[in-house]
Amino acid sequence: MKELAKTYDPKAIEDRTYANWLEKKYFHAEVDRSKKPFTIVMPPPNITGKLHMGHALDNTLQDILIRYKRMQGYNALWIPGTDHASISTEVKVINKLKEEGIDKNELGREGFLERTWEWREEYGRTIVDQLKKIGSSCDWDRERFTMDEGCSEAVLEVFIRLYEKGYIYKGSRIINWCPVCKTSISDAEVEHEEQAGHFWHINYPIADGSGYVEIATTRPETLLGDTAVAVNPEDDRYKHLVGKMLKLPLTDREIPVVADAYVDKEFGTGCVKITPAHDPNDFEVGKRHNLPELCIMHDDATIDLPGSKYDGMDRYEARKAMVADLEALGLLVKVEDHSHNVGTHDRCGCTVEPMIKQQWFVKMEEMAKPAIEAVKNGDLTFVPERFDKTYLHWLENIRDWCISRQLWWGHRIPAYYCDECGEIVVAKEAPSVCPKCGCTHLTQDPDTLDTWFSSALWPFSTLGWPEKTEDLDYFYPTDVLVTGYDIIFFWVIRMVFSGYEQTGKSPFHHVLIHGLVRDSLGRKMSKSLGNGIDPLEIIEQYGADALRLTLVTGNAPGNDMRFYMERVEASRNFANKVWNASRFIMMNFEKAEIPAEIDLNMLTAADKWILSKVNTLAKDVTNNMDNFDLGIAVQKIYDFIWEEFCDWYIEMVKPRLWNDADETKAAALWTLKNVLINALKMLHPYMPFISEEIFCNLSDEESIMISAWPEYKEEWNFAAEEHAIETIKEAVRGIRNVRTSMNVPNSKKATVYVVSENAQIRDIFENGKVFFATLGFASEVIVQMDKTGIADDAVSTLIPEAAIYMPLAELVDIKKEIERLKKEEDRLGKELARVTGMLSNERFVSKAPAAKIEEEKAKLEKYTQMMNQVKERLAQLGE
RNA sequence: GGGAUCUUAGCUCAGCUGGGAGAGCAUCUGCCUUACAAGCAGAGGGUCAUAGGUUCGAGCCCUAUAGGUCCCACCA
Repeated sequence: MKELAKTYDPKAIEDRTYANWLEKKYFHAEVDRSKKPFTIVMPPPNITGKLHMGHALDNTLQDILIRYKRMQGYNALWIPGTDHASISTEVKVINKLKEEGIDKNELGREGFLERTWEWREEYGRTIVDQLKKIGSSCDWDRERFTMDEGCSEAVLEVFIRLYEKGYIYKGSRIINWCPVCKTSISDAEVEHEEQAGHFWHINYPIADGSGYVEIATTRPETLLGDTAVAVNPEDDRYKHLVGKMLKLPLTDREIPVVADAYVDKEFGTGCVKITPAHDPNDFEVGKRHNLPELCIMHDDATIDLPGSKYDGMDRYEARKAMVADLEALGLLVKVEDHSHNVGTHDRCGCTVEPMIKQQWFVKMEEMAKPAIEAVKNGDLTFVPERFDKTYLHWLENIRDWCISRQLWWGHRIPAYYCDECGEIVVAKEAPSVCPKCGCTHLTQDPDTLDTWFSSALWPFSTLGWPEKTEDLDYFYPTDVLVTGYDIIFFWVIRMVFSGYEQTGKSPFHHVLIHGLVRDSLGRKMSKSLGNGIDPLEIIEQYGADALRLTLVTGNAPGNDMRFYMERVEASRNFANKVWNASRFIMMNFEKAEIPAEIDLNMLTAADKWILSKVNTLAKDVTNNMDNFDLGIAVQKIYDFIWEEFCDWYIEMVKPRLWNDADETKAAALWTLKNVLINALKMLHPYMPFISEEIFCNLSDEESIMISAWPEYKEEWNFAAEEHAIETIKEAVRGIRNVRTSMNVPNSKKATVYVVSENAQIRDIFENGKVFFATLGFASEVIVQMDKTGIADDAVSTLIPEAAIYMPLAELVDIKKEIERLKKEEDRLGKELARVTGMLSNERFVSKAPAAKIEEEKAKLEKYTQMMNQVKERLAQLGE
């Protein structure tokens, strides 16, 4: 055993400790049928990123769970990995190339991919190294990447299975198009934001010259793609127009007026221009009325209308020009201010353009069913429960998933087209001949898959699926998925339906949802605001344990939290407290022999009290952790260590440690050691480094992380001693209060008399005399049955069934004591009124549970007794 | 438009299935007491947003209202 430094220095131990854990292979798990598995898959961070507070929180929570279960004896496996993050990475690489003056297309597909793999090698490690800094105990031997061989195989397998089942199809449908990234994106990737815009009212002349139809639009530039104007069939104002032709302004086309219930009579003018190729609703209307679909935009959202003056203009430029032209023609009726929802691409923020394109889709209706059922029948639970609703609502209204992306970085779609006959072949490997016409020229689809297609398979692809591996059989399904609520649609849902479809099981039993880590003002941390706090800087300054503790303290599942330095400091202070308590204990160990085993009968009441407390703590903490109430659990550990153990027990025990003649010294040392070890074990999942460092200095076992989790033991339950010590604590608090209120310095000791007619109480104080004297600043403690020999002007403090007197002659302030007593009388009076009120309420007595009634009766007795004491004392003082 | 969620001490937040309001920070008063001033001992501070209801009993359950946040949604 060696001496510890005076203040806790995380830097001196963290890296060394982590390296040791790695070396000992503690994080590694292998199939072992003699143990129960507990599995978590890490939400794979993007290879583009560096660790932010969200990752720190997410991984801290996972690490807490995995360390807890590992200590409980489970075969705990936490699989780490990274995500190729198709679009994010591609954008980053394109930008990097741009800096070098290279264009993606010049490089060509192969060249670009080569560069991207290089990029991945270079930057993909960063985040992994950072995850290690926070102490993540994941099995790095099993680290995976969504584009590694196994995951890619899983992707191919799933694509082909779904295709053959008819769940994947290729179709020409309206999709969300990003004109900047020049790719399709899924509905989930579109963010709707309220924008201030305008409502342009435009007259469309009726072809027969009988007048005009006034339409209102927020996007006048799409007029060029109009193929009809729709009115509500019930709208009497326009019934006569249905079937008539209109002259489409700025063009030489004529378009019909159609009747469709989609149109809201009350909104706008009641006439809607229909642009099937550039609006999802209009697309549907167009289908119903067999309208032509006229695409008027290029992929970069410039106007595609050869021969027109607007051809080649950007969509907004064209809007301006067209509005001006309409005004010149006298067709612009009015312009109103109008705020409306605009769809933007979540990656680049660009306004999404709905377009009709050939894309690959996943049919969702059937696959959604078991995923819905899973939550409804409880096979899958969300913590907190309210996210059930978010999940179900999305699934119950699910639409087909557009999975093809016009990107290069990602899993390329395994579809091959015959150059001769156009036959589509979906296969893992390129076919050499066309099965239909026999020609040998086949070209693979250039598109790649949505990045979430591969992460949807993550819980089983990382365990070897589609192979029937031992790992898969043993570790799958996983137990808990830990993630933020912002990713439920993208990822959680897709993993669940993929899990059911491919493996017949939910990929996990529980989803633990956490919120966002916000800045001190409650704002989202973002690059543009520059308000992000780098977890690594916090670790550098305060240590990983302090960071972890900060992230889980005072936070309930699913709720956002604010991160600020005062909270980190509080965590750091706690680490230091733990450190110093341990330091104190070990200093005493050096001077004495600690028995390895002890007969519990050798323990004093104080020892039994703290043992009983730590025992109860183990039960409570285990319960809380099993319910994923990690914040509540750690709060209890914190309070126990700081208040009960440090502020009370260690103080109680000091006189025994300082007195070599004390026969109970060995019992004190044994208790200190065992209680501390138990507390450290419970603390370990939260603060792995400091707990390990102290444990290794204290115990013969090689590591706390593979030691056994504390379990509740009946033989450590000491109700009588708990009561005894609580009684003494109350007396001590009373004494301290009296002394503080009279400004008695600590150095001024007094004889303390404990007066009680109750023999049990007298025993309690008689037995606890030694430490009671120290904590109560007593020069001597005298326990007796009555007031004999105690000066009438001694100050007093009252506890149930006992009075404590201190003759502090020259310092006595009778007025203050009377004041205190009156205050107490007042308080007791209120309590008595409440209790009597309850007990005299017949309905309470007849309806409340018996235990509750007994409880109240006991209180009544206690308060009555105390009240009598107070009154008696007041009488003594002449009041 | 639909849904979720929040409103608790000066600030930031806990409060598990309803049974006498808690923590951290901040404030005030004493203390360098041989583990720790990143500390110790005390103190002050809350009609738990408002109004009803259910209940013997409500911070907790129900309804409505006000304000905040978020998600979903095809009103051009």
